[in-house]
Amino acid sequence: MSTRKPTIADVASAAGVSKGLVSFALNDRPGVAAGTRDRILAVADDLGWRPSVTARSLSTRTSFALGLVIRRAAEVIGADPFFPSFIAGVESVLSDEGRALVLSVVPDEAAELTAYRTLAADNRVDGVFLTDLRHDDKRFGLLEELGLPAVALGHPASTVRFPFVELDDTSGIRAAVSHLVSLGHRRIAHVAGDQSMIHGGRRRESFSAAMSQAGLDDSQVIETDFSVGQGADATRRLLDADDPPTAIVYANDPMAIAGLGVAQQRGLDVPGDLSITGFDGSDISAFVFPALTTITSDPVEWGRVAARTLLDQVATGAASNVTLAPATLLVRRSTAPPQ
Amino acid sequence: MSTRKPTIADVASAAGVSKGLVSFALNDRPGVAAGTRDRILAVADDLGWRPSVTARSLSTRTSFALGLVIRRAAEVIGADPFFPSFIAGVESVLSDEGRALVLSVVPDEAAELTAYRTLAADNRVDGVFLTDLRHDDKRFGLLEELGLPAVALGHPASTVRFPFVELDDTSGIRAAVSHLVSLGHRRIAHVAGDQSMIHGGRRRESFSAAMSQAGLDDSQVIETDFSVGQGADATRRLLDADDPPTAIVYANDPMAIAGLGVAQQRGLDVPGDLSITGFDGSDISAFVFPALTTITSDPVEWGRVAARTLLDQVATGAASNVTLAPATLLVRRSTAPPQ
DNA sequence: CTGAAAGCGCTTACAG
DNA sequence: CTGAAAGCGCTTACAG
Repeated sequence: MSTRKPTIADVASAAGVSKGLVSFALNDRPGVAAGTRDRILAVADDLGWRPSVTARSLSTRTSFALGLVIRRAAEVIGADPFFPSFIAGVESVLSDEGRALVLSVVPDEAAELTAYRTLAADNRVDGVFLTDLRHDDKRFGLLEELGLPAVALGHPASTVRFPFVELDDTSGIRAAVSHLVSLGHRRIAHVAGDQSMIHGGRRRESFSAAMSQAGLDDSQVIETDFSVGQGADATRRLLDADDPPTAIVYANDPMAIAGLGVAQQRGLDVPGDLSITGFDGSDISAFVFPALTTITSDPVEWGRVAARTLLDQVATGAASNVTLAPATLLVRRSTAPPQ
Repeated sequence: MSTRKPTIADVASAAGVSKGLVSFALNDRPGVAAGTRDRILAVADDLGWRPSVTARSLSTRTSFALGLVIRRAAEVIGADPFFPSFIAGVESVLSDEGRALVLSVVPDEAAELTAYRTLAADNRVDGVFLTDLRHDDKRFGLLEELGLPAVALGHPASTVRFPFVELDDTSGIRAAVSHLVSLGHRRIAHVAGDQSMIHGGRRRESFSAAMSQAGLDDSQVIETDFSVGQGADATRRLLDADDPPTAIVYANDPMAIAGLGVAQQRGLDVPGDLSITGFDGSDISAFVFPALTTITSDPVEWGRVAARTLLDQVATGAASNVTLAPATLLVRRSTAPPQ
């Protein structure tokens, strides 16, 4: 029993066949008698042989890994509960498939584009996840140029040749607005996210649409970059206005929590003086006081589905788009009739 | 101008030398005349040649990648702001070195150990980061067995053959306790983290030591798993006691925020009726109301230093331990004299 | 159905 | 200082 790892040659000679045949058996290719295949596989198992992914990579130009490039300033990244959960979902399918996840965190667009180029040039990954879609998203063009498969998270702005996994967050915003309207609110504001991002823009549009539909003024909207700091600032500006809102719909939970802090600091009672809704259903949102009414999605499931879709895309060159269960309103304690 | 990527053979023939010499020039090995080396490198540059990392991996048994295995339940992972920031720091040095980061997220110890075995067996990484050190940590033994280099984050419980990058969080806890004592608090409780983890245990010990030193009772301690939910529960139990504390030192920010919520829900004024301190200095902690007095560390810097240390360890088989700047107390609004 | 051989793109003794 | 060749561990036409 030698100490070095067995190779395909060891398996071949132990099974009394050629290396080529072992390879065919391993990869389930036709042309191997069923009995022979079983014998080869049994021998491989006996020897504890695992085909070298490096060697397979070199001959097949496949890396057996998927990539995720996250573009986010280092200072902001910790506040966003989406990625860790999403990654946990991705991993749960990759580990079963013997695939690895290569992660890259970059501060700006230039570094982001470079990251994709490097991943492709070094053949580090067979495909990538595209998150935080933007309206004018240079990644689609680059990826086509590089010939790198991808799956988009969310509905791309223009028609692209990549499959996507989307989640309808529109109905959640709509539900939040009608919940507030039914409570009696009329002056409802929106602290919107980054408008260069698809989901930031769409949440804002959903807000406006729902407000107009209710016959209400939809002009109290402040744009932010989704960060806690800007969420707090926006809240201050809204509350400083001549005609401050009685309710604010935030584009994410961290900003809603920051808004809650600003309101409380001013001595406002939430929800008595101000109702607040978040977006994400993050863990912490259930534990602040008052517990946050929010719109919940399922990032873990999103990760799972995106991973399966990307794997399909890589393997077959095609995959169907998936629409996940819509984000739904979770009513807790931060919303109530205006006083 | 061919469309396929140039290989070492292309560079060799264009430069009029052998492939071997190109390789020597690339890797800065002795035995190449300076002029020759420059010429080769110039030609390589002209052709836009990037050596194939896959091919290099196969012949050198090096993957040019580092691994991070995070063991955390999918439901809990989003609440922890440490990892995203840490990873951002790691990336900032890896990208300069042409290294990639392979990430694995696993739910329990069995999956964790399997993850390391797979990473090693598949030669996916040249070394790994060890986070969340535990008192009886099976990873050290496994990694030695696998011959996989590693760097530990924090001070290992026993003497191990791996370098570590540690951060003194003891002095931060001590500072928090003396801050509270100097404000006049006597009944101070601690909502501790997971005691099977080194840092969870050490924060608790630091708390006890600081309390004893002040001549105070250090018995009001409740252990948790670091999760928001358990942080909230612990707070309820503490406040339900016959002799409830006037101040609580939490082992992390998310639990402190949850504790703040519980206190407020009971109509307690923070900091009037109850002072609260967190640990981490997360973004959101500055925006809750009242802004959280907390103990700040620098996870991004931790990531940078850990990456450099691991790279050294991989390259030379040795690296010195590093002690980072200690976590320091950041006094904000959640602490005040007891009423 | 099976085998022998070339090839993936590097690195590394070994000669000279 | 430089070159030719073998080798890393697989896959894949090509013959038979």
